[in-house]
Amino acid sequence: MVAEKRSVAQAIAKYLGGTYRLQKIYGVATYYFRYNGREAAALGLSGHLMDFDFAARQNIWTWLPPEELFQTPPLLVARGETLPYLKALRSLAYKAEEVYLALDADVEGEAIAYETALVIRLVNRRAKMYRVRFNAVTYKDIRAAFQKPTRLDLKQAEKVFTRMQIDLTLGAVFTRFLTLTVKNSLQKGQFLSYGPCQTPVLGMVVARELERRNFKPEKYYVIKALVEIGDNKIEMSADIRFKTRKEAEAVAAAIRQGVVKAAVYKPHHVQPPDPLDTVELERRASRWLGINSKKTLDVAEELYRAGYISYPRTETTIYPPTLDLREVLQELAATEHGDYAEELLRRGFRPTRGDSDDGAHPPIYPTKAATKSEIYRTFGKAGYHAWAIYDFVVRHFLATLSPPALVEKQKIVADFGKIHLEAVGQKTLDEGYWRIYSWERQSEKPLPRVEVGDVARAVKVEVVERETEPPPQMTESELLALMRKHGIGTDATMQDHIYTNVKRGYMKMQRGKCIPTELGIALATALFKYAPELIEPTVRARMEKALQSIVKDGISPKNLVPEIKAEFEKYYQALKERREELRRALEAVLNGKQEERRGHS
DNA sequence: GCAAGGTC
Repeated sequence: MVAEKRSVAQAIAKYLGGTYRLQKIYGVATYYFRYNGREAAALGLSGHLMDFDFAARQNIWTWLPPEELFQTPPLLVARGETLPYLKALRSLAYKAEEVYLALDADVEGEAIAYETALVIRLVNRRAKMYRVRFNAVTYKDIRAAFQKPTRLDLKQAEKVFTRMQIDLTLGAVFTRFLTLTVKNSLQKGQFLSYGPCQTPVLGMVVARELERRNFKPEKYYVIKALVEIGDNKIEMSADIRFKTRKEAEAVAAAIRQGVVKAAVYKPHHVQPPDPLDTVELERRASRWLGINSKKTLDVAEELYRAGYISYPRTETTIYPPTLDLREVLQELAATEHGDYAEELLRRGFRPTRGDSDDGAHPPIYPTKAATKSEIYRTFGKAGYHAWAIYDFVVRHFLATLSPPALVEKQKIVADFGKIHLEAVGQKTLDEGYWRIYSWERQSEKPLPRVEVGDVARAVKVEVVERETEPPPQMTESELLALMRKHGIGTDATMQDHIYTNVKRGYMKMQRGKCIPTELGIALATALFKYAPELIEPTVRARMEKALQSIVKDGISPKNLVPEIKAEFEKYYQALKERREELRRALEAVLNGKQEERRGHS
């Protein structure tokens, strides 16, 4: 029984065998147990066993023109770091009668299952092979899956291998081309990379920065007034922007006495958040905890391995029916939020529900109670971040089971003849889930009670000069949302694509904001000019759709791969024709930078 | 030395 990760292998042993014996084979944890009267062994891999690479002679950048890589596809090869897993697999498979491929129930899992089958077939041609799929690592789901084994879905595996091949080919061709174009201006070991995910990410950040730089602020004028209604004085304003002060003042001069035309005090529910997926964890940690997405996922991984939270890479926002939420609440009774958890248990609760299920993992939720001091003890130097993320996961979980907040939305509109002035306010009636999830707490600015028909007297009227503002700098949270919208990367990799840009010197992260460097701006600008298809945010979605046709329409990769390559060869030629301009644009920045550095030293 | 996707 082969799982994608150790924790799942252990769960399989526990749920199918009850008791089990742990033994390391070539360092790989293997769980032995009895199942249906026979001896079984479950081991967990560490993701993919294989990868694509070009032949050695194609890996000498200066020797081979990059475009040659379009001609020969890279090969599927074993990964160096998976050697212990390969050995363990072979030694177990050698005498196996049946093999259960229990990898995650997603396309990557299908590909890894195929890789596993390849390895096993090298040493065992007779064993029966089954594919088992479960949507949650729970007793019920796992037992049901093993009672109804199915077969490998080769199309899904093919799709993944096609993506791996295309991404490497495109990445290598354009990375080498860019790097060789400015070879003399690069530092030792430096290179300029292109990737079908990283580059559109850079494109979105640079596009925003250029919008900001090209923004021409314009002055405009608004009217504000202090208005007396009954015994109350209320700040009101007109929802109109005037182009000139003169126009605004002409209207302002006419504001004297009016009448209340609308007075609305309407209760409104603010719903608690959906169950937590990876991207929302990253976005919220970036915004509210000041922890960037890469760090967040790193820390979440640690918390998961120590058993404190569930698997952190998930796109699911619906609690599976097999997850006992009551039990989780009982467990949380031993945390700092124990009173809150017990209150939910006593008063009853209904979980919120999002709209996606990745079919492989549940939403992120706490799996073990811990106090602050325990987390600090367990994680040592990383304690600060570990506690921040753990506490966030706990609070988010509790919030999803909590009642909504209740506010009163308030609005007063007064008619002054020529113009209407209005004021909006809000009063909190019931804090609901904000008690545990204060990041979403909305501030109160209550308005007094007035009634339609009340007389409104303007006590003070003023014209205020304002300026239109450029769009704000791109925040990491916003960028993640854009990536999700355009289908760039997966839950587990989005933060990687951001940080690849940082590593390459294309972009910096400062207090949750993405700030492109001059190099990033120069590269993106050139690509927008000479080969926009390489950098527009829609590239990845188009490619993903084409790849999906392998699964959906039975399109053969043999036809699809040459088609995609031909398309990108066109972009390559377009870029090559402008190589001199490209070189000049990039070198201007690269050389400028070096001089700057020299100047500093 | 290239990518993006798993995993620790």
